[in-house]
Amino acid sequence: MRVLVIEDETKVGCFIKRALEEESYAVDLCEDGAKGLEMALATNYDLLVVDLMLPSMSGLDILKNVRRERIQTPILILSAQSQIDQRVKGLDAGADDYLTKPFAIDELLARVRALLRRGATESPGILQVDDLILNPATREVARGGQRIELTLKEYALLEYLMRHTGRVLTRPMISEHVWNQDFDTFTNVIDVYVNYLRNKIDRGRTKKLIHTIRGSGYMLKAD
Amino acid sequence: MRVLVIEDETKVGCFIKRALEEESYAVDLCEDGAKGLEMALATNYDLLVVDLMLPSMSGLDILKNVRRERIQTPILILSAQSQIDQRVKGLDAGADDYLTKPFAIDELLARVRALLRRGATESPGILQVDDLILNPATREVARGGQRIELTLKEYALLEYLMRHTGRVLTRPMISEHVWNQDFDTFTNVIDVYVNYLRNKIDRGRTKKLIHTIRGSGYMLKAD
DNA sequence: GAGTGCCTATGCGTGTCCTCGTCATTGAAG
DNA sequence: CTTCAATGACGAGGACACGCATAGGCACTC
Repeated sequence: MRVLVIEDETKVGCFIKRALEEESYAVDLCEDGAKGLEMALATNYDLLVVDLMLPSMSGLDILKNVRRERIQTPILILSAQSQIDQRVKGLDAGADDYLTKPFAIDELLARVRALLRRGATESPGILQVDDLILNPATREVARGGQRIELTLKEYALLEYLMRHTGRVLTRPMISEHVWNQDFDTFTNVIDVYVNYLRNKIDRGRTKKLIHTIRGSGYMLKAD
Repeated sequence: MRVLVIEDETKVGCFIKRALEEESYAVDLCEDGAKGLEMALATNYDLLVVDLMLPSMSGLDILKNVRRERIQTPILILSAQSQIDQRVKGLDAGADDYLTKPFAIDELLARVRALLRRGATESPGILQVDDLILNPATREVARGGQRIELTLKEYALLEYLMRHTGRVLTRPMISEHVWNQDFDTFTNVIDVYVNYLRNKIDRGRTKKLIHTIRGSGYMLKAD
């Protein structure tokens, strides 16, 4: 799950970024409105978090531009108490939810989860492939009833694989949704993390779920 | 499916090339405008991906030149956010689609697929010859309901054969669409790969689909 | 300063791609 | 019909890239 945060107050922005990363999201942070819009259009984000008051371009304008390009990505607006009228405009212009500053970080996280859940294809809340179960709400993973501990990155990768079961996922596709813009194309990090996952999920089991499609990428599948 | 990518930023170019190759396209990469135009005119590509900002010759000029030669190859333009006016000019000059840099690789692949599909004869999405079925979306192949595993090259060759069922395909035609510019004319690689395909598709079946047209080339056909 | 998570780097095995050589088939000429 | 050359089929094997495994470095935390 890749998230873009457009927020000019450095401290607030970093705080949000950090919190989201701890929830295993891949996060990009942008402090400028115009540049933020560019990034939003450039990358296939799963969610946008946008402050209303921004330099060079307002959050409202970003919103309008994004929607004009027919991008359906859920958008969460951050507004100051004094901008209630703008907030209404924001919802009219296609925002999915708003949050008044200052806010509790837990609340932001809860709303982010809600928006991402809603965005998923009539999401069942819980992802399952064969006897492998992933619960996005609690970020708990288990196979055959046995709990599996994953690091943040491992979890993010597995969630992405499970949300696209049965489809071949190329490395560029994976890097785009599991890593942020700092990703270096010319390394084998993805392979390494797939290997980590294999050790925790497939190692020692007869039925392998993670498959390599040589020359293409990887696929999660029951058979 | 043979694709020419004209893009001067080495990193971006390599990234695109890799992604396309993992989707089984034969890809040539060119970092110079004038040379790119030359290549576009010299080879019968199935698709061109052209950056607007290029050394020695702009993407727009390449576009115009290609269209002036009455070449109908679909063209996908890559433009920076700041070149929106140029993009409009590009579409006017005969581009089929555009993408703003930096872009999501998923989106590029999706648009490439769309353009190539559009080019095909009102393609149904799934290719079928007798009981042989090929699904370009998942790159799955089956004959008589039985799944067949193919390597990237084998798949690329079969897809080309199936997209031109009933037509005699000469070796030059095949090499031009299935291999890239590194292809060595003086070998029998094509024969070898046709043989690989025969083993996986026709071997052991009464009804052969791959036919040799002596002195000309090969043909895929039900009878 | 031990522990953890993320990433880089490297050596190794294996599958893919391709080359080469030989054998089979075809079609034409005698 | 036989002979012969041209063409294609096909098996063997080698180079190389790809992906796997593992070790180690760096940053950050407690």
